[in-house]
Amino acid sequence: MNVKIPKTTVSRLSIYLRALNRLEEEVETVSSRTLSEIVGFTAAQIRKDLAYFGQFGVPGRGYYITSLKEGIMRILGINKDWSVALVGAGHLGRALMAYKGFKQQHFIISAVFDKDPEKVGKNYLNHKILSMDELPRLVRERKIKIGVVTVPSEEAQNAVNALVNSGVKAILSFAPATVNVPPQVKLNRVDLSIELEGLSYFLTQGKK
Amino acid sequence: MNVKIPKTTVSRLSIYLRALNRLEEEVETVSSRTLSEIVGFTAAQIRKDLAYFGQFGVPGRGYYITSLKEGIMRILGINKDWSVALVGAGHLGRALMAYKGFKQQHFIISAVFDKDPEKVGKNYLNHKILSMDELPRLVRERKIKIGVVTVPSEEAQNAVNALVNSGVKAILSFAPATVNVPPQVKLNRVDLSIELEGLSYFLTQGKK
DNA sequence: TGGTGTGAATGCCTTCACAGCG
DNA sequence: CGCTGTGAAGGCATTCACACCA
Repeated sequence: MNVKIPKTTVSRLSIYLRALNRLEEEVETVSSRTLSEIVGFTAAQIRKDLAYFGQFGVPGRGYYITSLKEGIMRILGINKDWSVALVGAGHLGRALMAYKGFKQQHFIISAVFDKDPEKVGKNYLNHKILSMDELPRLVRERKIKIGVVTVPSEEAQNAVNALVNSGVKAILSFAPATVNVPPQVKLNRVDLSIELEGLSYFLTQGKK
Repeated sequence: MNVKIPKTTVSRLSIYLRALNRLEEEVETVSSRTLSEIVGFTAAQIRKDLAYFGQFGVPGRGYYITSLKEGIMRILGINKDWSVALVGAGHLGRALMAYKGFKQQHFIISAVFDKDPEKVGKNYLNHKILSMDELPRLVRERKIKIGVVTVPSEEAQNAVNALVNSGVKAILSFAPATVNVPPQVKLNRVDLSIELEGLSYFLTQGKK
């Protein structure tokens, strides 16, 4: 188990998992071929991806969905709940509070923080908004490892700093800004306009 | 100009653009080296990326920010405004309506649709919510090429179909579901829990 | 027979290193 | 001298093709 695993492989595992959740209700096993038609990657790729992590499949039959699902969840580390701290209770933050997909994938928004004194103390979607002063204590007490940042660009670095200083190990940022983190902290960014820019490039340059 | 351009290159262009917007206020030129420190890719990569599209830089000086910015915008196709149709006026949809980054990058939410009769006719954040019945007419009239889907998973395929049938050429979907589009239509997906799953994998498997 | 797991081959992207220009 | 643009080399990731297993 000492081979390097492509990071592209990891990102596909989540997608297989989604498909398996649906398939599980209908059938017991699935072949790499039929799974490939659902998720859109080649069958060879799916087999190779799964083989990195051990022997999941049965020759002649395919993969037993339930056990494959559990295997993937264990690999991804979502076989147990993760507590998440959310910083920024604006529109996007509230959208994430309302987003059902999180809980399904074992991500629990454990605490929500905002800088705005107007918002602190209020309740949005069953989450009480807390002051930034309480962030260090709560992150430590609840052993929160993941932070989600949904503040305006100008505030992004401050929010990230507060999280990192309190011991968070991974951050997902939605701010369209470059932020810096120490090397041992993992930072992922989702930038909504970048997604659209990819589309406009496709439309102007044409398919190729 | 007949070489193939890596799609990874295209996705980085947007990031350069962000950095240039900030830099433009302070300096006139920037070298690939200093830009690399801001965006986090190597200097060689930046030079190679830009070289795919022509001679932007000046040896000994670097890149003139204003003209490089314009060049990238032209390449990405965001030198003019894009009209976008938004389907789904739930929390996430409203977050996108409020998101200032869109307008800055020349994406204008031109029409917002929802299936829920309760919402139709109401105004959210200066956008009047329209019935799905009006979608085909408006998409055609306004020549909308890009659709954004922020409906629940069960409705995602319906929303996508409505957009595709009305002539939309590219779609950005936020629904955590596999949806099908005809091959000439470009589909990008953003899945919020997949982003978090990447982080939990990092935390459980450790750095490598 | 049907379908996995996997070396080997291919293709794509990144990094290196340096010629050449301002 | 500093910095770009770019062939060449190297490193990842995907696809192919087939031995082997239920």
